[in-house]
Amino acid sequence: METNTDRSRLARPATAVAPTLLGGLFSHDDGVSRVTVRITEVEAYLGADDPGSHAFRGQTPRNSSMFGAPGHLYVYFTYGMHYCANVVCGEPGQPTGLLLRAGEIVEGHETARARRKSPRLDLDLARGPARLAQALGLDRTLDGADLFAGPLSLTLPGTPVDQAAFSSGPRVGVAGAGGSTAYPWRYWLTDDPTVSRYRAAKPRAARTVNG
DNA sequence: CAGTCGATCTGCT
DNA sequence: GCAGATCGACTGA
Repeated sequence: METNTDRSRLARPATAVAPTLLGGLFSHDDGVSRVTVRITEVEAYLGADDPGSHAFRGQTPRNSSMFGAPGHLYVYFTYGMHYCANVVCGEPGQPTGLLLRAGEIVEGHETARARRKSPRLDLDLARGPARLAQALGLDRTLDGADLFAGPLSLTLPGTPVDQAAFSSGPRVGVAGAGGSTAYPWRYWLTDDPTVSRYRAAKPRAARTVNG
């Protein structure tokens, strides 16, 4: 008997789960205060066939939670200073998940503002995957944490958003083939102001080494 | 507003 | 060594 239907809904490839996550609520209670976002933008990553996925080249200590049971969090550290969080999907062993790219803060504005450096607008508090993770206070200590117990909680909408209410397109910041239109695996609530601005993945400019 | 660049962890070559 | 699922500060119009 499945006592948690939301968890079982996640036991599918991330591309199938993505639209059902939009409009859902994700909370982190650190023991002092709770911050909740309404999810407005996600990005799907699949395993073996997805060159844009961290799991494409197999399991490593960093990405191992992606290979675990659905309904858990995968948090990674990147670019030397940012955390990003994924909802692990698929059956155990299938490294598929959804990167939380943007959301609207609906609870804990003051805590979220305090965690973020200098947000000019509340709309920017969780606009972008690293911003969202920072506003929610997510870091590697929460990697692998259950989304349906403990400090985290995930609530999917009772009925998924209407098909006319969301859009999909190429992923952001994924270089090479993984970012092409062959993988239109970014999903967002159409016209939502908290959705992150699209920026095409661009190879970093070659830096002059010695002037 | 568009372009550029630093921060400095992680995994693969 | 190097590039990366990024952000924010800074530059020059």
